[in-house]
Amino acid sequence: MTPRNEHGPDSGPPARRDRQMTERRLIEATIQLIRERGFDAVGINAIADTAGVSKVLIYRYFGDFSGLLRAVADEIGVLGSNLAAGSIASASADSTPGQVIAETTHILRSMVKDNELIRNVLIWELSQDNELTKTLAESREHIGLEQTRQFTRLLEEHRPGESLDTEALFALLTAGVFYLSLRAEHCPVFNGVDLQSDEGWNRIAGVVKDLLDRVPEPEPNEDKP
Amino acid sequence: MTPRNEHGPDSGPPARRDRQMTERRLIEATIQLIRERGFDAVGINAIADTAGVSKVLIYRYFGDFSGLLRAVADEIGVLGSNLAAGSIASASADSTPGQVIAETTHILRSMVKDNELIRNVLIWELSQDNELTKTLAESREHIGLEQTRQFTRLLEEHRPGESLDTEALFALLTAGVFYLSLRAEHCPVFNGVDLQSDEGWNRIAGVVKDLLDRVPEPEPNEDKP
DNA sequence: CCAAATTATCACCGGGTGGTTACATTCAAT
DNA sequence: ATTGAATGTAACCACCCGGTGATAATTTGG
Repeated sequence: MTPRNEHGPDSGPPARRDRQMTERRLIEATIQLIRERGFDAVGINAIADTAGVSKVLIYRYFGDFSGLLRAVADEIGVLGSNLAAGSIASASADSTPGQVIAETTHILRSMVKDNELIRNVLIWELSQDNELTKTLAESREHIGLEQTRQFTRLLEEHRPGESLDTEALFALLTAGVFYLSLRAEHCPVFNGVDLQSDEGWNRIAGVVKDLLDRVPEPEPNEDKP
Repeated sequence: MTPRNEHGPDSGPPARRDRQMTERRLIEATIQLIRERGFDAVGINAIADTAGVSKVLIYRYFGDFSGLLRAVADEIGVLGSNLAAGSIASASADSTPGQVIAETTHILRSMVKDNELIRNVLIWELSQDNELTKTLAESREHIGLEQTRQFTRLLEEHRPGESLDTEALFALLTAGVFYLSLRAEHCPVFNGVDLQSDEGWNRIAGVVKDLLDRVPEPEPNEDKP
C-alpha cells in the first residue's frame, strides 16, 4: 500500500505540491463534470473529488465557487471560439444564400449533437445566470454576430438590392436549432419532425433554404450542381 | 389557539381527513413550486411543506414521487391545451400567410413570457425526461400539430400550388421562439436582437413574414394596413 | 540543519435531501 | 361500543451540500 492516499476516482499522477497544476486540475475537473454529468452535478465536493484534491483548495485558489466558475468560463469560451472559427470557414463557397443557410443549419446541429459539453452549457444558460453563463453568453454573442455578418455580405453579393434582417434571421435560426437539438436528446419527434434522423434535419434545413431561395427577382437563374 | 397544528406556511383550511382534498393540495403545491421556484426546487419535502401536509402521504397516495409527477403532468397538460386552444382561434382571419405566421410568433412569445409555469416546464423538458416531461411532450406535440394543420390549410387557400414543409417550418419557428423567450429572462440580447423589447420581437416576426410573403407568383398583391 | 512559508488534507459544522418506520388520531361498519 | 381500516404525524436514517478551522506534509531560504 502506498503511503500517499489516492481517494480520487481518476486522479492520474498525484501532482505533488504544484499550485498551477492543481488549479488546472480543478478547472478541467469542472469541465469534465459539466460534460459528463450535467450542470446540477457541479458542486464543490464533486469537483474536488473528481480532481483528486481537497475542496479547501478551491477556496484558497479561486476565492469562492464563483471564482472557479469564472476561470472555467474563460476556458470554455476559447474552446467555443475555436470550434466556431472552424465551422464558419467551411461554409463560404459561392453557393445560393439558401444553400449556405441550409448548410449552416446542419453545421450548427452537428456542433450541438456531437458536443456534450455544449449541450449541457446551453441548458445551463437557460436555467440560471451565474459567472459562467454570463461570460459564455458574451462569447457566443460575438461568434454569432461574426457568422451573421459573413452571411450578410454573401447575401449582398447575390442580391444587391435585398434588404433582409439577417441578424433576426440568424437569431431565430440558431435558437431553433439549439432548442431542437437539445430536445432531440430526450424526445425524438417535435411537431412531426424526427429530430434524431438526418431526414428530419434535412426537412428543417430544407424549409429554410426554400424560403430563402425563392426571391421575386427577374432572374430565373437556378443552376443546381 | 386551535388544537390542530398548522405548521405549513400557507395551508388554508386544515382539511381534516379528506383524501381527495389532500391529493389536490399535493398536486397544486407541486404546480405552485414549479411555477414559483423552478424545477430544481421540486422535491418531496418542499412539496409536502408547501401543501401543509406530511410527506408520507405522497408515498401513500401516489406510490412514489413519479406517481405524483404523473398526476401533476395530467393537470398541466389540460391547462396547456386550454391555453393553446384560445390562442389558435384568434389567428385565422383571411390574412397573408406571412401575416398569420408573424402573429403566431407574437402569440407564442407572449404565451411563454407571461406564464412562469410554462417557462419552467420548457426548461425542465430540456434537461431531463421523467414522467412529467414525457406526458407534457405528448400534449405539446398534439397542440403544435393542430396549429400546423390549420396553417397548412390557410397556405393552401392562398397559394394552391405551393408545396412547403409546414411541419418543419413550425417546428423551427416554435423552437426558436421558445429558446429566445427562455433566454430573454437572463440575457437581454441574442445575436444583436433585443429580446426584452417589442421592437426586437417585431424584427423576429418580421423576418419570418418577409420570407413567407415574397413568393414568385404573378400576384404583386400587397395590401398593408 | 533548522525554521518559515507554502501547499494540501482531515474532521467537522449546520442544514437540506429522499425515503422509511413507528406511532397517533379519526371515522365507519358491525 | 368495539374493532379495524383509513388518515395523518413525528422521529429517524443515510447521504449530500457548501463552508471552515486545525493540522500535517513539503518546499524553500537562511
